[in-house]
Amino acid sequence: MKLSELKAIQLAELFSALSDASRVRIISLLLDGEMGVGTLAEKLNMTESAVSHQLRGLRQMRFVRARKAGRQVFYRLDDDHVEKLYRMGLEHVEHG
Amino acid sequence: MKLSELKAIQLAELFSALSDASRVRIISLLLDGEMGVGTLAEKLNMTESAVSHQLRGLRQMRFVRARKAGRQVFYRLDDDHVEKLYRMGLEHVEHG
DNA sequence: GTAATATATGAACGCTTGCTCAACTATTCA
DNA sequence: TGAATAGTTGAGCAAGCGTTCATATATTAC
Repeated sequence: MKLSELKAIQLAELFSALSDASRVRIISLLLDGEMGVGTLAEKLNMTESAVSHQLRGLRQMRFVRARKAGRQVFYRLDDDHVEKLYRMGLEHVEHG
Repeated sequence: MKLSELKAIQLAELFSALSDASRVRIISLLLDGEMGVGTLAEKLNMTESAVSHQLRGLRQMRFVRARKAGRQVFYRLDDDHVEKLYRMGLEHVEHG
């Protein structure tokens, strides 16, 4: 199947969003519902800065969405495609 | 959902295999059936060396499998999970 | 107002990645 | 055998990525 260069790039960008262990773990936590940056950082044993940087990328890809409440920012998954991709990948890893 | 560090890394590696436009295009061509390295290189407008390097990574991930015939090496997809991931990603890109 | 908290941002650094180029192996043909 | 073909491999390099660190912004508490 011929694939245009543009769509190849878009596909690659899509999968790139899931191509880092930190981002995968962020997404795995957000599967349970929204969570603040500090809590994510604590659970992942990462600095808030590192988490914030990753969330920025995920936000730009429309993978997550932010909700501001006071001085906290809660993030949640923005797209159920993400969850589908994640679960299919996990299935492959677990008994592929 | 808690995700072990190991599985996070494995998932990230899985998606990394699809996180480059050249590899995505290689896979898109192999969806139609097996193809030699030279033909792939020609269709993708890449050098055989570059294609071969990418195929090596895809081979190590068990995404593709090689069949040697004379001095040619034909590659094909090794796993239908790959095709599923690819199609789901494409769906997201095309009307997400 | 000031201090403290929660997050975002930019620069810098080290690591990874995908390519090119040259050299190499393996196979076919004469 | 020697030349040509198909592919692989390793080194090297430029570009990209993920982190840390320092600084900035926004909000709340006093």
